[in-house]
Amino acid sequence: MTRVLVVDDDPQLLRALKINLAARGYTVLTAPDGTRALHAAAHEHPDVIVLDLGLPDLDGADVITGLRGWSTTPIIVLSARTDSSDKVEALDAGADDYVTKPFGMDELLARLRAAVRRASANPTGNEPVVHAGALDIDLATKQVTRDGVVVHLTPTEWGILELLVRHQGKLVSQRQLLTEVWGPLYQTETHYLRVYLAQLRRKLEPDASHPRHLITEPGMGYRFNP
Amino acid sequence: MTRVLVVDDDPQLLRALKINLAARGYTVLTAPDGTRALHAAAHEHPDVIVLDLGLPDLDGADVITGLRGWSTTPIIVLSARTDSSDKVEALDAGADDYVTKPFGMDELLARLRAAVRRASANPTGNEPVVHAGALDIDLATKQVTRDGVVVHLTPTEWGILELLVRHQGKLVSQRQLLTEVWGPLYQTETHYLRVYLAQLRRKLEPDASHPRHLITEPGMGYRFNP
DNA sequence: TCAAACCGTTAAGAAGGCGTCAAGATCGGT
DNA sequence: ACCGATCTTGACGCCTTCTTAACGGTTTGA
Repeated sequence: MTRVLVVDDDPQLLRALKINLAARGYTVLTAPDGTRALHAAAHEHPDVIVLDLGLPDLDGADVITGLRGWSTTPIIVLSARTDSSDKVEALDAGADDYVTKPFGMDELLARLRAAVRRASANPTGNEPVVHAGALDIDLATKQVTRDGVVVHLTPTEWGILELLVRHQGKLVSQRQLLTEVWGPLYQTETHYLRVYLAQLRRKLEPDASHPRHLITEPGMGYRFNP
Repeated sequence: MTRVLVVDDDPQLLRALKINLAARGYTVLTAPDGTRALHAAAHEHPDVIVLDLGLPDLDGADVITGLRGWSTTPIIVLSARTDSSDKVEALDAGADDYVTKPFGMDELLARLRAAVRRASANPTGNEPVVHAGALDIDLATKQVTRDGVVVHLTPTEWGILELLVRHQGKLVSQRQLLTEVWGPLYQTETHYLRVYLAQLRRKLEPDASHPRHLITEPGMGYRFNP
């Protein structure tokens, strides 16, 4: 049974969605504002989230980034605003789709099916703990230990390490690192990478000047070797 | 570099998309109809496909199902029809997103980023490892091993090898190598090819002066023999 | 046979990328 | 408003990679 979290402050729309979704066999959870949406997402683990922008308490993009900090659940944004910059903002914050009101119920349902299909095609799997030499990297709790001692990482450092570890063994291009950690506007700031890779090596590598795990491929990108 | 396949029969729109995408650092491939779109997708392995409905030869939904038979590459559908049933049909056929014309370029770009982000977050993982004698060439990790030992390649060396291996057995013209690796302005610099093919042979071939895998076809181009 | 075009090989200079350190600038919490 | 943590920015030396040049071998066609 697919579980949908619907976030909207309009009780009427909420009710309409609830009826339609329930009729199609979805289990429906609801939240009237951003705070309770984040709370519900964390505790109920829905399969997909339908999120209305223009909530009373939080900015829409903040809700999305708040979710994306720890979850990859598909997010479909609803909004009355047809303005193109709103769409760009929401999508770049991590939304999967953007539907402008008024919308046809069957279109929303189709987009919902598409989102769920994608997500279930690539099962997220249990976030494993990756071992590499003296390092243990726990993707779920976002914690790194070295010889059993917890190593503190800044958000940016973690973002880089997580991306590399999630693609372990693979070459990750500089462009991809920059767009996924800093955003699509930072694609040319390759200098950031040099600074942060040096920091990561100092914290994680046995010998920072002869890295065994965080490997540079000159001109191409970086690679995490287990 | 993210590779986008744009499928549209309107040369004007095609040109506009090409310019905008190229300016954002995408590599743009194009196809004017459904048949050539399927062919291009099979041979060029784009990272994402932008598909206009209403093509001259095939029905849009058929193109989508044709692709979904063997590929999970994200598909973004463009269409002039706002009719809800068209959207449902396309999305249920396997499309990832549906944008109605006229559309804002930045919205399309944002949806493109969202699609690529999703796809790269869940690695498809069916990039094959090509074996050739003592060589193992891993297209996914961009790593080459010879007798089990990792061989380091420069970006240019890898670009040439990847192109040849992706067309293994087939002849790749000098012009194609130069345009894809160096860019369209270098089509006459055939000397580069000689220098780099020599380097590749020295690194990869058992006997560099009697190559078994990296074969020269004089006056035409090069060929990779497994 | 000779000349011209093409290819392979090597090496060296030029250009740009990389690692490193450290000093502002910014952000977040108290 | 302050303070500590974190993120940006700049400077500099080193090293990889790209480009270019020079030379010899091989094939092709007159």
